Amino acid sequence: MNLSKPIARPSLHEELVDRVRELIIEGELEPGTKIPEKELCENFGVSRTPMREALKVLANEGLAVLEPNRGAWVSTVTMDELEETFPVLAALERLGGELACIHGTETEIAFVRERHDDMVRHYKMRDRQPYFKANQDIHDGILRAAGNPVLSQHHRVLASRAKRARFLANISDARWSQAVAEHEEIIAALEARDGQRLGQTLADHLLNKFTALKERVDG
Amino acid sequence: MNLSKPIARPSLHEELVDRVRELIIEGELEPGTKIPEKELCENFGVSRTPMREALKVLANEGLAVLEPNRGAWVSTVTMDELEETFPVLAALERLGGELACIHGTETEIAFVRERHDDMVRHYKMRDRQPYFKANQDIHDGILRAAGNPVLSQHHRVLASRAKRARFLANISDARWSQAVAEHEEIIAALEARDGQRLGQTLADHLLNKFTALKERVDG
DNA sequence: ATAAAGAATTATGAATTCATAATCCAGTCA
DNA sequence: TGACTGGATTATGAATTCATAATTCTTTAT
Repeated sequence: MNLSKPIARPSLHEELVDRVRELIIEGELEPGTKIPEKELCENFGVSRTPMREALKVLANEGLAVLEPNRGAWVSTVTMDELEETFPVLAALERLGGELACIHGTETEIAFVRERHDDMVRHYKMRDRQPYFKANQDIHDGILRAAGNPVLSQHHRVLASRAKRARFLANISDARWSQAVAEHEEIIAALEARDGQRLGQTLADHLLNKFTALKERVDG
Repeated sequence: MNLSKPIARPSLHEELVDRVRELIIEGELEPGTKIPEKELCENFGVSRTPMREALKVLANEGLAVLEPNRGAWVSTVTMDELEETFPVLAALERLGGELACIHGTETEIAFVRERHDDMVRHYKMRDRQPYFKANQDIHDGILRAAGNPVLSQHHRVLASRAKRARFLANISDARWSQAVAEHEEIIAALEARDGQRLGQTLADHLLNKFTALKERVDG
């Protein structure tokens, strides 16, 4: 009997880490606000112990900040922090692109192509929400195709920090069309399995996104 | 009165995260062995609550593995994992090199130069321990000069995982001299503030190190 | 009315307790 | 002998309790 794995019953704190992380990333817990420990415990029906364990983990990921004797706060997303985060994200995406061209299976690449086509359709319809979803699926898909869990994990942590900046969704028409054009090059490079070009394009894509963002905020 | 910060008394779990992390990185808690929770609590004179919080954080960093109802174990360092880790580390070092050439102060660069000269001296004396220390100071120094805390943090987590592979210190004479030669190019590129070259050299340096390691293990 | 001081309340950090799962060990039977 | 069973022991996950720090609310004095 080789029942691959025992029944996976994740411990409470693991479940809570995922749930509360989601609350923070999705903005239901707003940056800079206090994390209502007691309230969350009641909502989730758990005691303080596992919830506090989860908060320590989230603090370690940079999503929460713990102030001694004053509790946990949702960390703020400052421009300075984004200025630090984007180059690192870009470096990871570049590597992801290079590896995806080497290790990606045809199925994985086909999936990215599908989502790319979906994304273009949403762009033409100017459906922002589905567009952003497809966009994220593409980037996640490339990372998955890279087949490097360590890379994916670090990318996930950084992306979650960036994603919380709500104004990232505030995209200009010009930038939007440029982004779609960049995505055409991304999918072309991926299907050609041109790792250098894909990596370069992905990194540029992210940094362009950030530049456009800064212009919108500063100007 | 602007007393920059209140007296920083880190909470127990933060202190424990650092202490236990050090035990794991330094190999006092060996990969694959059980983490003796009770014993550690007694040694540090704390109750299980903050210790368990610390273990959750370390598990999130990948240094420990939590098995439901069976406790915490020091994670193993497999060749497969290193195969995943090194490319990511290389990507981060490349970025660090590029940024150090842009943002590094003269003082920061001078510090790296000092440690480089120290390292070469230790190499000539074949003093392994001080050599490795100087080597690490150089890489940390470049990262610091890059002036990007997000980058440093992710680099630190990955480097700690790699550092635990004790056999990394098992270096051949040929590889050792090659590594020193690579370091000459690293310091030259840094002082010339040639970011592209420094980034490339740092990435190659790390990947060469890993290749040499694999040859020693496989062959 | 406002500010300061001090008491009451609440929230936090950490220790302790408790229920349960895992492990160990002796005893039984093939 | 060696594998299985069932109870004793131990370790783990989570809830609860407790001491203390922070905050809020009153009271008092100016």
